Amino acid sequence: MEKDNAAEQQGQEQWIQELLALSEKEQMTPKQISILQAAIDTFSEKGFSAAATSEIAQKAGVAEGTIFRYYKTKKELLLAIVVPTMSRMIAPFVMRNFSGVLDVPFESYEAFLKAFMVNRLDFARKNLKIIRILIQEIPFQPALREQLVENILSQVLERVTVITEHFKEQGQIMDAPTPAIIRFTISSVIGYLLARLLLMPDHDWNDEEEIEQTVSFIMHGIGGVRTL
Amino acid sequence: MEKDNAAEQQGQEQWIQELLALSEKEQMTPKQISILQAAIDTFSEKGFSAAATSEIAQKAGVAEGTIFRYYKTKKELLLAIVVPTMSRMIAPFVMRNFSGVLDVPFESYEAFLKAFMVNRLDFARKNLKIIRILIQEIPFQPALREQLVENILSQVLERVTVITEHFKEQGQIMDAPTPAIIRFTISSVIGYLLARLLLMPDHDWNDEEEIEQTVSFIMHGIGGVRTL
Amino acid sequence: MEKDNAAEQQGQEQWIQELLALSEKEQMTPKQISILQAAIDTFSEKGFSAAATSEIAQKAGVAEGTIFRYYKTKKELLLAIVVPTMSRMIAPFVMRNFSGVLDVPFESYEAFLKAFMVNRLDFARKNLKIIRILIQEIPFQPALREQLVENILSQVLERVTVITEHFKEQGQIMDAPTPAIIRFTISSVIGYLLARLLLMPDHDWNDEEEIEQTVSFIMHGIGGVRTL
Amino acid sequence: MEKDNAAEQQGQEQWIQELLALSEKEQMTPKQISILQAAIDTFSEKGFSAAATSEIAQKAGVAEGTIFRYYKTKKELLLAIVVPTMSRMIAPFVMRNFSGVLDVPFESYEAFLKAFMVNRLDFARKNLKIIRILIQEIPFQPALREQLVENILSQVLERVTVITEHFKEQGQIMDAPTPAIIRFTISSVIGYLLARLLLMPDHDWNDEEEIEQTVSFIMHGIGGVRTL
DNA sequence: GATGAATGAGCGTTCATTCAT
DNA sequence: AATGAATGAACGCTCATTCAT
Repeated sequence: MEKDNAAEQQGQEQWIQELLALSEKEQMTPKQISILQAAIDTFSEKGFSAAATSEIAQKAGVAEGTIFRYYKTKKELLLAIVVPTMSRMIAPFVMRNFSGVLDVPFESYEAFLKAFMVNRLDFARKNLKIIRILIQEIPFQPALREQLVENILSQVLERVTVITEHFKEQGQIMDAPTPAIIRFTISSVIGYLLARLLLMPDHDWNDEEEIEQTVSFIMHGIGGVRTL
Repeated sequence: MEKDNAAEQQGQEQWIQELLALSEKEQMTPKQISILQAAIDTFSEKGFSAAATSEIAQKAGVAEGTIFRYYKTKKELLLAIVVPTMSRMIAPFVMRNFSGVLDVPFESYEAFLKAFMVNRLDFARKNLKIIRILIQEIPFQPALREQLVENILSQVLERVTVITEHFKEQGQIMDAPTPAIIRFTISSVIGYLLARLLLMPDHDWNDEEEIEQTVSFIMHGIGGVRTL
Repeated sequence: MEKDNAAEQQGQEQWIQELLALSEKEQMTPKQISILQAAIDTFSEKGFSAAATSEIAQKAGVAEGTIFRYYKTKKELLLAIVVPTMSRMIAPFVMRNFSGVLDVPFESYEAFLKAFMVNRLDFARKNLKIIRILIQEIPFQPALREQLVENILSQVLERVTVITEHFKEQGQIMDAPTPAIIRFTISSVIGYLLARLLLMPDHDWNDEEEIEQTVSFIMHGIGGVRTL
Repeated sequence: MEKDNAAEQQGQEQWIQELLALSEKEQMTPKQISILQAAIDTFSEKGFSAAATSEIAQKAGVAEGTIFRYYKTKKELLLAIVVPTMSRMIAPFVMRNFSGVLDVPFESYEAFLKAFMVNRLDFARKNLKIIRILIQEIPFQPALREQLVENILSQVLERVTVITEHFKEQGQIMDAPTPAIIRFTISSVIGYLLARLLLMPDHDWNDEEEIEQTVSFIMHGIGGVRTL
């Protein structure tokens, strides 16, 4: 038990820990940071198209021209906000496991799922506005779509496939088509995150319980108790 | 068997059948219809903010001013497109069962789920562009949010709660909190629809199989086979 | 005498008469005409780059947006002013002489030169501002340069070469290289026009006399009287 | 012969020698020189209005602010380039003949003209870009116009009048109005320079021959050989 | 002296909306 | 009813100039 927890904890550390990207932020001037912050606020409130650079400048407390010193165009400002976050969204999937041996540091799929949900909920909570912008703009920004499809999704899929098949071999996951399993799992996870953070953010959530419930649903469904 | 199918069919008919809204369309002039069609195309391609009324007019083959004869503002045009579709999205939930007795016309939750998914997939396919617009604009249009929360979600929730609890009582659904069950179910359903129609529309889908698979996951999860 | 004058007159009519381009102007709305007029004034006063579309709009008495209904960009407005004038500048050279026989309707090179100078002085006087704009912008507008070199200069050169060699054969012009003769002639003609209209427009000119003097210089130079 | 050449040479030395303006250049820092050079390039490429000081700074390899240490405004930078060149353009006319006696060091007008053209061709070749800028900006810079009219043209005219009348008295130039003679001569000279350097710089020119031809045209015109 | 970040007025251009026809 | 010319506010963006370092 102790050991398991420790292993899980460690796995979580290695695996799920986010890129802190502190180096980046440190290179930024205070002005640049406030521009980004103002842009995040404005884009997420009004949408990219309807957000005026003049409003961003005003919120950031800089002259309008200053924005364009840092970002050549409004679109470049959008990408500067959204692309790094896209990378950080999938950070847990790209972290290399340097310790070798086993690439999947969790004993059970349930433990993995739970840790993943907890971690991504935390991440999403902290990056809510940017995620909102991302969701809004992906359909209209080919650059983003490309980035998403080519760099993000492919990596995630590859990784998740490995994990899923690992647990399938162990018999923890049933023998159904991996893509369907993945889609179903991700739907459930994202469904929870969206309901939790975007649809009903003001509801009184008990995250621990809900996550456990969701993981349980994913594993065993909502069907009536099976009698032996 | 025959009987079952017939019942299901009938249930579907009664329950799931869409509002045809013919009355509305009949009152429209051809010009108005082509304006709406052009607006749907343009809004879904570029987003509401970035769509120019002049482009809509051009696509519709009318003068720029004509649009504003029918819809006082661009926003009104948006609502004219999106609000009726919102109603039709939940049509299956608001149809009253006039035949009395039983409000839930399906014998099993699985059958209900499957029928529901088939039906909504069809609906979503036919209204893809409008749904895209809807998803995009809900965050920015308070009028839409209100409509959604007050008229749509509440009705759906109420209805789905009744259904869910009906099957819970029957023992077809386990005794977990109804909201969690609903959220999980809807996540899985919508997750499939989104993947199917928006994320990977070009993938070669076998809808019947996938839907059955998804329903099975919802009911029994993805866990390994439990040995007795 | 009578005959000569008549011939000259006729030649002038056929040859030198300008394109009136009335049809074009008639198709223009009063607003478009005032935009063009205001643009001509502003471009010639401040130069193309330094001219603000807002000033043009104000001078024309229209809203700024109106300019862009007629001309998609500021540069298009420039070309709309300058390209037709370029064509009209060389109109005398492209008019075909359908009467056949002789392609050069003047008996003497001196008469031709004089008629040409009178005619082009009149044209330049009437189109002074546009010519100013043209001279200013040719170095910076590749579109103009191309038009000039490919459509204008080549036609003019070809024609002038024919004329020059015609009079050379007649012994009216000495046997020097045609390009040098042409360059020298054109320099003298344009030199007069520039001095007359741009450099010293306020000087009290006797055009008839000056033109005759200039033609005489071109033909016989400024050298002292040769004693036999 | 010897004497003649010597005299001519000396005359040329005295008369035509340019202001070297070394004193000015020596006072300049390397930075200032590179700013001027970059400004000349940029102004002549894009025109004064369309040239950005930031581009000049970049080409010069200095910070944007540095330009404004040396020249308070962009216009001042323009004048710093163009005004000294204006002076040097007319240097041949303002050199005082300190030796007294004869103010015109050439025996023949033709020799004078030829020497003048050779010399100014050389000057124009070396200062082509600046001359381009000068021609472009004179219409829009009242300061330049004034300078040109009051300091330059008047001096040149005065001097050229003296020279012309000197040769008129000698019978080398015919008895026509001096202004007309001057205008005609200058037109022909400048016409050659423009054709040579701006209109057809890539043509294969034999300068010596062309200049002699031009001088001959100026003196004797292009008329057919007069038989006695 | 030299820098370059910061400014903000002004630019060319777009577009939802109006209204005379 | 339908048009489309006209509007003008607002947009994204540029750039000459300033000034703290």
